[in-house]
Amino acid sequence: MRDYDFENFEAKWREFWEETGLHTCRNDDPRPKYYCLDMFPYPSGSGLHVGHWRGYVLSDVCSRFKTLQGYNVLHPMGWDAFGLPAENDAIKKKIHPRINTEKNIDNIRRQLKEIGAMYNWDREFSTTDPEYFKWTQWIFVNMFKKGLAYKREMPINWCPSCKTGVANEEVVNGNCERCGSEVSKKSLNQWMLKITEYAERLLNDIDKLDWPEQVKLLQRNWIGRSEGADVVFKAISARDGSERDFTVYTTRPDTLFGATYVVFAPEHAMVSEICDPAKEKEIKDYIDWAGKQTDIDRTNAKKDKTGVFIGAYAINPVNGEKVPIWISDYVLMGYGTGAIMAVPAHDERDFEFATKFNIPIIEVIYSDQAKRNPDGTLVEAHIIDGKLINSGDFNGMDWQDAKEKITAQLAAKGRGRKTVNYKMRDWIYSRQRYWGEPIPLVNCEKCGWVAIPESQLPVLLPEVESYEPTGTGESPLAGISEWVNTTCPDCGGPAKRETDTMPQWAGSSWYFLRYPDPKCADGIADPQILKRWMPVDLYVGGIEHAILHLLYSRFFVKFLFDIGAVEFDEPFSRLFNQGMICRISDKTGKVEKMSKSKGNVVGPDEIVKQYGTDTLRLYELFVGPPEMESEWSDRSIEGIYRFMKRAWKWTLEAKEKAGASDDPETLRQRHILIKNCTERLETFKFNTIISALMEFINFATDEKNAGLAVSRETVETFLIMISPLAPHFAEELWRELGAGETIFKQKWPPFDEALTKAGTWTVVVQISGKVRGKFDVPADSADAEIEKLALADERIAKWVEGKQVAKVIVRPNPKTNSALVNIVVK
RNA sequence: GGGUGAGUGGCGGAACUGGUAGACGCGCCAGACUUAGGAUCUGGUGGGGUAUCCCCGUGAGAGUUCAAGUCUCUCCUCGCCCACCA
Repeated sequence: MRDYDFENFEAKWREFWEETGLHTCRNDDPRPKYYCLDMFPYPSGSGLHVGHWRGYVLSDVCSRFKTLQGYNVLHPMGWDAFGLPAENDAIKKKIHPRINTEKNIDNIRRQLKEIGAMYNWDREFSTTDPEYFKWTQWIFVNMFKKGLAYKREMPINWCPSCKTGVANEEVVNGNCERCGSEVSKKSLNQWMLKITEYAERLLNDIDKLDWPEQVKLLQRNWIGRSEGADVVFKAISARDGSERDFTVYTTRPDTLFGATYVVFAPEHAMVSEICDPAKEKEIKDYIDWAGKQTDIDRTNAKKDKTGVFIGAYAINPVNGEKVPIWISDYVLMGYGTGAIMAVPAHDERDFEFATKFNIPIIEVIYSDQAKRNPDGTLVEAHIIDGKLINSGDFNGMDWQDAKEKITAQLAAKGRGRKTVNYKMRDWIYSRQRYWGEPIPLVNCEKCGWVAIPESQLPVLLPEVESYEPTGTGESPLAGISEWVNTTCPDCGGPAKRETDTMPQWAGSSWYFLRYPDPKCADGIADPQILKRWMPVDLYVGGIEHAILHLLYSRFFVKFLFDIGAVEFDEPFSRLFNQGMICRISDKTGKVEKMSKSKGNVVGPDEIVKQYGTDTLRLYELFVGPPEMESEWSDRSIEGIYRFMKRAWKWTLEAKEKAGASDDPETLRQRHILIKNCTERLETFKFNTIISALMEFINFATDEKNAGLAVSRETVETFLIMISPLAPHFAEELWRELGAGETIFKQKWPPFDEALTKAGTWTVVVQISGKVRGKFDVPADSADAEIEKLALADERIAKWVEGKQVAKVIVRPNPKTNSALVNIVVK
C-alpha cells in the first residue's frame, strides 16, 4: 500500500491548478459572486510565520468551500509595499527600498503558494506600482479639490527614530506603533485630511456592518461622539479690565450654576491677552513645563493636578458670578474649545483640582446617595442622577430636563447652543520619508497650492542616491532641486513640488477596489465591474487594524461614493478577525504572541517540509476556535499528521472494496459528516470540522464496522468534505480513485436530515434531576410509552420505591436521537 | 479608573433554542506486533470511595427551574482595548 507521500504530489497539484485556471476568476462568470479578501501583507524581510498563516488558511478554506457551492469566487492577493516598515527594512539591509521590496515580495509569494491557496495571481499588484498609485494620488487630488485636504502648521506626533510625523492613530501609549520609540511633539507644516467631516456617517453606518461587536465598539469609541453645549463666558482682562467672550464646551450644562472656576489649555491663545502681567513669568514657566511633558507623563492617571491661576476672571452667563481663570494641562487644546468650565462637585477631575487649590465646591445636583463627610461636604465628586439645587430658577428640576432648559435659555440670550463633539481628529497625512506616494501638489508663487492634473499623474518618486530620512522635518525629496523645482500647471510660472509623501495607509485605504479591475487605466476601476464585486463579502485579518486601516478605508469609500466614483458607501460587509498564534518565548519563558523579536517563531517552510502543507493547514484550523488566541504546540501537529495518514490509508483500502451501496449505518454516518461539515463551515467552527472528519474516520476504521458495506459515493464524499481543508490530499486521492477531473469542479453534496437519524433513541432517565439509568427505544416512540418503560425499568424502581412520584417530565429530542425522562420524587 | 471578553480533566478544547458535562486531539497507563520503537494497532484514562454501585465535580457564593457549564444577581482572577475627551 502506498504511503502518504505528500512530498511527491503537493507541488504537482499546485502547478496543475494554476495551469488549468482554478486560480483565475472571470468577471463575466454568470455564477453568483463571492468576494473573499485577506488583509494584504507588507513585504517584511523575515517572511511569514505560522501565525500569519492562520488567516490565510481560513480565507482559503472559505474560498474553496464557496467555489464547491457554486459561487464565482474572487480571492486576490497583493502587497502593501510603501511605508515605514518596508523602508526601514531596506535601510537596515542597505538595499534600495524598491529592490528590497521586490525581493521580499518574491519570498512571501513563494510561501503563500506553498499553502496551496487559490489566490487569483493574475490580479496581483503592489501599492508601489505607478499604475496603481496614480489612482492613490488621484483620490488625494479629488479630496484636495473638495477642500478635504489642507495644510497647517501644528504640533504633531514626531517619532525620533522613524524621523517622521505619525498619525494620532499610530501612537500607542505615547509610543510609535511601528518602532516603539517614545513620540514627542514637533510643530510641522502638515497635510491633513478632514476625516472629521465624515465622523457622523462613519459612526452611524457602523450599525449596518456584520463585524465583530468588539471592533464596532472600538470604532465608536475612537470616533467618540458626545452631546453637550457650547457656553459663552465673558473674560475680564487683568491687564486693562477689557472684556471679551470665550466659549467652553460642556456635556453637563445642567451643572452650570456649580462652575466655580474655568480652565484654559496652556496653549490657549487668550491666556497671554488677559493674564495679570505680574504673573507672566509663572505662566510662561508652566507652559514651557507642560510642553515638555511627553504623552506618557501627561496621561499618567496617578499624576497630581497642576495649574496656575492667571490673575483674570470670567463671568458665568447664567448667574453673573465672577470666577477665576486657571491654566492646566488637564485641559486639552485639541478637544472642544480648549477651555472648560469646572464644576468640582460633579466632575472627578475638577474635584481633585479644586481640592488641591482650595477652590470652592458648590453642589448643584442633589443626591442622598452621595458620599459625604460628617460636616455634609462631599468626599468625592458625585455624578449621580438627581434634582437641581443652588441653581436659581432651575431648582427642583430633574437634571436631564435641566440640560435642555438651561441650554435653551443660554441660546435665547445668545450665550450658547447645543453642540456635538468628537474625539476623532483630522488625519495627519504627511510623512517626511522617501518611500511613499509623492503628494501630487505644487506650490506656485502666484496660484498657491495647485493639484497636478489627472493627465500628468502619477507623480513618480525620483530615483535617488540617498533615501534615508533627514530628521530635519523635511523629506529626503526636498534635497533634489531638479525634482522640486517645476512649473505651475495652471499659470506655467515657477513652482515647487510638495516633498512630503503619503502615509502607509494611503495605498491600503482603497486596494480592495482595485482587484475587481486591476489593470484599469482610466479610473480606480470600471464602475460596472466594481458594482458586480463590491462590497467585500468576507474580509479576514487581524484585530490590530480595528481602527487605523478599517476606519481609513471606510472614509475613502464614503468619499468616493460622494464624488460618484462608486455606488456603495461601505467596503466590507462582513469582517472576521482571526486570533493570534502564541508560543513560549525563548527569551522570557512566557507564552507570547508569535514574533521574530520574541524569538518564538515557527516558520511554515520547516513544517511543510516535515509534514506537508495540508497537515499544516489542518493544524492551523485545529489549534483552537479561529477568533481566539491559540497556543502553537509542536506535539499536537503530530496528531493531525497521524489522522492524515489514517485517512489516507482508509481511502485507499475503501477504494478496493467500495461497492454500489452503503450499509444503512455507513449511509447515516455519511450524511452526518456532510451536515456537520456544511454547518460548521458556514459558522466558522473550523476546529470542530476536523473533529467531525476524525469521527468519520474513527467510525470507518473501527474493527467493529469492518463488515459494513461502503459505497464509492461515500468515499468520494469524504474527499469532497476534506478538500477545502486539505486540497492536495483530496485531489491526489480523487485521481487515485479514478473519479475524473479535478475535485474542485465537483458540487458540494447536500445532506438529508432524515438520513442522519438513528433507528433508536437513547432514553436517559433522571430521578429528581440525577441520571439513574438509560435504555433504548425505537425512534419516534410516544411520550406515554417512554414514560411507562422508564417507570417499569428495574434500576429505576428502587429509586421510586417508598416514595411518591410528584411529577414526570418526558422530553424527546429527535435532533440528538435521545429522550429525557425526569421523575420527580418526594 | 472606564469599557469589554473569558474562567470546563494533566494539556488544547467540545457541548445546538437550559435536557446524558468532558466530543475530537495531545499526554499518560496497559497490551499486541517487533532485534528495537520516539513507527503502527487495540483497550483504558475527571476526582474520590467498602467499585456491576454510590458520592463529588464546569473560578466562588446565592437565586430561578422538574432540570443550570448554559439564564439572573453578587464577588474573585486573568486577558484585551481606551485612558484627564470636560
